[in-house]
Amino acid sequence: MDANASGEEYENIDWNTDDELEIQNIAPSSHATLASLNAQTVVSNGEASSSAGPSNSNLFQHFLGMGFSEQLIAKAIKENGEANTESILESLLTYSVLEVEDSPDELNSCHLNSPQQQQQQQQQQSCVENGELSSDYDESVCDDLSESDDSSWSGGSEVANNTSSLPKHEKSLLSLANMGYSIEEASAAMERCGPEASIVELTDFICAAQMAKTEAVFFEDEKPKLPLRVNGDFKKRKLYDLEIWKTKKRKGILSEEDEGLRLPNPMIGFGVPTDTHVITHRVLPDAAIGPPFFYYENVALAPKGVWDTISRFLYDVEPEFVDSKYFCAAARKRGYVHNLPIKNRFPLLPLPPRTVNDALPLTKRWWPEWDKRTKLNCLQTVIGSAKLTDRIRKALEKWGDNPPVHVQKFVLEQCRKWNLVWVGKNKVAPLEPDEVEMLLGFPRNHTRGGGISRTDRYKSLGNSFQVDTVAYHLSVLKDIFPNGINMLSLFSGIGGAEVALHRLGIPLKNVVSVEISEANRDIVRSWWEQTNQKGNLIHLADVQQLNGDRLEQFMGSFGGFDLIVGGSPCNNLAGSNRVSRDGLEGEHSSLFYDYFRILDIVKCIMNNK
DNA sequence: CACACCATGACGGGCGTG
DNA sequence: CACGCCCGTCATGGTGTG
Repeated sequence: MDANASGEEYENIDWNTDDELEIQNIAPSSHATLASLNAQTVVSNGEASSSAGPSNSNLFQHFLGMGFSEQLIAKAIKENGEANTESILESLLTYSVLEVEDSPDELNSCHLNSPQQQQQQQQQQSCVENGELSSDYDESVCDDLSESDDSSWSGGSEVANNTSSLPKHEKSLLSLANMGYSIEEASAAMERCGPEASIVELTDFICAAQMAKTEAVFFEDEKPKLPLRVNGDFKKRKLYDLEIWKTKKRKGILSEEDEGLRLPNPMIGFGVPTDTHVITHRVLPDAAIGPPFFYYENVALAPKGVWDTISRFLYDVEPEFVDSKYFCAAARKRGYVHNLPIKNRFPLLPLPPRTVNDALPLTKRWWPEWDKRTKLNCLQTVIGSAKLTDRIRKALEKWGDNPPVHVQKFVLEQCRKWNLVWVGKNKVAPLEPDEVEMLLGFPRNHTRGGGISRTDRYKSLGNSFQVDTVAYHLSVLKDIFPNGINMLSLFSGIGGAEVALHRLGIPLKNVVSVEISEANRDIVRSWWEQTNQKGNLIHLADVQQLNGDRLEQFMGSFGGFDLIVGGSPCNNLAGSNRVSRDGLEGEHSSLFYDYFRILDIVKCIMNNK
């Protein structure tokens, strides 16, 4: 019914309407609703105490009298404006349901130790250490969690009525589901704890499992973020989920189908320039529809469940998994979550060479017939050692032109593992930094000089985008923004997105770039100057310091962001990490949540103006 | 000598595929 | 089930600098 709004390929992109806000409030279709509310708090926090009070005190008193808390009322008024009393009430009711569902008493002990709160504590701590009082967002989240206003709201009596006829274990299942746990989690817990386990035991088990897996932060409140507006709807929804789950369980298709997204094979996403079978149509969830456009990237082969979480947070947009081996001579399997149109994409020209032979012609002469590689493996942050290439040379020299199979196998194994190429008779070598630059689509010497060490060059390059791949996805912006764009670039690294847009011929008007590494910032600044950019480049070091106030300042000065790009750290996701592949909650990779946080704030600000 | 910076090499396992 | 892949981390030693 609202397929026009969501599905029709942005044919009439008109995101700057003022009534977006109402639509967003009336038809929340995902967890984004709660998240938006949290972010909303940030935006309004500064004003709520100063401006929201006196001017509309009647309205305030009205809702106070109904038993809602000041905080919620401020939030609701800010979001709906003062005029529309009905939608304010709607929002207040929604908030109340959210909070009731959020913090059932039995779970309190779990909540205290949840990874989410630990993370928040860490964040707050780091804010304090930095001497920056930029933690208003974190505080607001904590407030929302701890300060449940449920004394003013009583709901949930329907459950008893609706479920009284169910068998005991299903009742428990439903209780857990109503607390916000997934049916799958609840079921697993019941299997482990036995049929007689109490709800408290079950929730403890789930919490323990969650912490052990250190997966899915925000787990406790992510399920309540699913469609719900009043208590009854939520219960019905869970009853419905239960039925679906029972059906699946009967059919025995639960374990495979319900867990995780499947990687496409071949990994070409919605299509690549050289493939004729290009998908040009998809339906985005309502909550994902901009502005702004967003583009998020990370490694495709992350631990199980990571992409489900990422996708859920990014408004339920399904990731587009693409291997850059279809764009250049090296593999690079990545997932991209974005709300860009996918029709009429075009590649950067000339198309880069797509075999090692073409990309590195000098290696052709030395490439043995028994090395069948035509593509390189993923370019990583470290390279093979001299000692290894020496061992390989010595191993080969003993055998002349036709080494025995076991030697071939050893050499090939090492070549694949370290991305070695043939540079002389019996000589293999790791790629030079400028070769990596070329393969990734950067200008030659992009990372060279300016004080960066060779080791750090490899590291910066290994952490970067493949420019042609990203440019192909971003190419649709050229027609939409003929006069250029304002971009927020998070975790910019060496500026893959900036380079991609520049090579597409899309003018960069204002770029706010957040990057922790000084060396990388220097690289981007040099590139910016060398390419005679006409726009403004604003550099920040720390995403955690980028709060609602700063964002409002930026957006106020040049009118909002058209695009938010970011590839958050993959350290704790990548397969090469033997030490701390901790998943999305890892020390570095949890910065994904900052991408989401910032995107959501910008989204709120854009939709309120 | 203390210190910062840089290069080097040893270190498996989860997960997807055929 | 065997195989192949993977935006990495850490300790250590060398080198340069004051």
